[in-house]
Amino acid sequence: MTMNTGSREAILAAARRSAQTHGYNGLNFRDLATEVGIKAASIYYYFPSKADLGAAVARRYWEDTSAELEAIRTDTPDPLMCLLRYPEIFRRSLENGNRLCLGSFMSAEQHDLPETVKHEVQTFADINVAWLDTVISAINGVFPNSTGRARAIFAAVSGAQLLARSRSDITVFDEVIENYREVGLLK
Amino acid sequence: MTMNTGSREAILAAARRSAQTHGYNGLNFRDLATEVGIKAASIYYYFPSKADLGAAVARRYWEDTSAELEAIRTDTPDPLMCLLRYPEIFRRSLENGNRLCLGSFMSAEQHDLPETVKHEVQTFADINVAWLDTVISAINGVFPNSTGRARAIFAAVSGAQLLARSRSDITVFDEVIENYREVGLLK
DNA sequence: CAACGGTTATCTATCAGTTGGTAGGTGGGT
DNA sequence: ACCCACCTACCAACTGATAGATAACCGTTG
Repeated sequence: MTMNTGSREAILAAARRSAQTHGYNGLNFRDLATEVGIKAASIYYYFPSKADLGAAVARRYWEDTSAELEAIRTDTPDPLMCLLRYPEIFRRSLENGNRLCLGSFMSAEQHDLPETVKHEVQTFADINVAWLDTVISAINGVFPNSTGRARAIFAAVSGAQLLARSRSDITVFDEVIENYREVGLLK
Repeated sequence: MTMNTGSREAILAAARRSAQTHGYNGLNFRDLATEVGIKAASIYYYFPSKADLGAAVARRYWEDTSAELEAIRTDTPDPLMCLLRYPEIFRRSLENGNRLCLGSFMSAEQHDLPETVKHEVQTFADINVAWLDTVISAINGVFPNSTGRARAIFAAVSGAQLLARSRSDITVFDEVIENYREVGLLK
């Protein structure tokens, strides 16, 4: 009942990469297995169904993101600097094979997502908004409807990534983020 | 060689609705045919392949959007009011069955899109950015890198729609857009 | 020490359902 | 008689999923 964590982790990592490129719908067991270097049926030893794999990938995704966000807060005492570093997380996906945020891709697919997967995707958005809410409240002091502002920042940065990816041009991302900053959205 | 425009238009309309809900990947001939009230094979009478159908849908989509944008400019002389009305277009998709902008969905799927479809998706983004560029230049006078600002607005509004759709809550869209306005992104 | 038995991790083989796509027929309007 | 619009019937490829074999490992036992 221990399970080889090496294989399990390798499957999770490859599935994440694939889902960030092709979505949940485009994720398939044969290509995934080939990528990992095993056979398709072996995946079922670790994940009883595609829905379970998808949910595990999405859960791990927001857990990793949450850790990255905490790391920013730890490394960067100034909350304004934290906020300005927020787009880094989305930029990294573009750097790493022009990939989309898993949360964005699965949000688009939400109508065809198993309930368990949808729930993890929701949580991804929630932890982003909560972090942003905390940070902008630290910058400006607690103010009315800071959550609305946090959602606006999250939506805007997600959109920037989507546009930059469609152009396969990371400078578009930087340019859009810079415009957000100039306009005062990131403060 | 005339072709029944009724059927062709019905296929295009149903395919658009399906693609805005399930994406290009989730679009399939059998469900599409059922929706239209014909048989799957009949679609091939109008569109020789899925790629051709997808390209036709995407093309029609940006043509329709372009017409809507022109209508705003015609109905609304004040360019600032035009800009404030821009989100209406994205809001409409949410009102209409919580659907996503076809450009956004296909942008996400871009890695699995036939070249012809990708090209039309690109054009959709281009006409949006061009319209926004014209409008904000009319508001503020021609200014440096207005295209960058136009891209920022397009990205932000797209992101707002994606987030609101994932929540199935149109008030999230309105709230985010209002934040963009307050912050001065929509000016 | 060597043989044994069970657990772990993986495989081969196969299935049923779905998909895009094709061949060729049919019926109604002109 | 023709041809437009649509049909039935089918195929090959791909999908998620299952059943059952197998090989490596590992502590226990004769």
